[in-house]
Amino acid sequence: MSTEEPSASENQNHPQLLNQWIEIQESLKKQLITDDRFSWKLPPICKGQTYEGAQDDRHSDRGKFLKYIGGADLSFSKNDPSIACATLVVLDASTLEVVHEVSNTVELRVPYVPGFLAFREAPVLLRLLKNTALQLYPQVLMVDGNGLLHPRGFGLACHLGVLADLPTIGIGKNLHHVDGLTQHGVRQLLEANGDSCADVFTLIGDSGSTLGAALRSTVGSLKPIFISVGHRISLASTIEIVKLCCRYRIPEPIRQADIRSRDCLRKHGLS
DNA sequence: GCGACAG
DNA sequence: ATCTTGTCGC
Repeated sequence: MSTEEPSASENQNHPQLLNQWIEIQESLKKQLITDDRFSWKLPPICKGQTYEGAQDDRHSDRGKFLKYIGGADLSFSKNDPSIACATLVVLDASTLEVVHEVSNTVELRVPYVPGFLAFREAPVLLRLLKNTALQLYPQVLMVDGNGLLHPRGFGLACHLGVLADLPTIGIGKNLHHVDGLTQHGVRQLLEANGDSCADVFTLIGDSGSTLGAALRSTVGSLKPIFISVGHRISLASTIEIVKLCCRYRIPEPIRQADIRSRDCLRKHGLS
């Protein structure tokens, strides 16, 4: 992470660098935790009801219930793919209202390479976390990218979670084909169970390992989102939290970060 | 060789 | 990620 930043053209012809990146991923992966490792509790099963708890916590350790859910996303200039605005939002878990926002315009010198998104996006997101007051610091962070659902089981959500030592959840709008999983395969799996099917399906790769879940986040949406464990959280908790946040197909923390990072680009005359 | 490839 | 208009519907 502290090494020189290559240009896109350098990178494409330097498999050497990809090997270094792979080594970093495999090294960081040793610190990965894939079960619940946090002090707060998920809100009671809510079927349109509100819940008590996690009231004013300014003078406590907010140890009771989950209250602050973070979301992170980047939007890019249409002209210059290296110019972006990164946004971190924090939502109140019970109201889904944004209680905190930080945005930064940045120039990214690392290109997007499938399977290595973290090397492009993680540094700026870490900076945003660092600029967030502890009183509003997210207890769990949703990231626009995958976690375990990744060629080496260490996507952006894992990468960010380990570096920030924070529970993270990976949210993919499209499936990254991994371990035999294909969009068509998932579509057929969803269709196979017809209308009365569950809205969430565990994704198990050819190797037999559980990589994440496909979730129809809204009743009307045929297209699922793909969620996976990032760090310090189980898949069951991941699914529960994502469901709490789904007013629309895209979970509210990610959606708000997306909207606001776009606004940030406009404000700065980019876009 | 060909297709696939998170954001 | 971004390029793009209208359009159908609540």
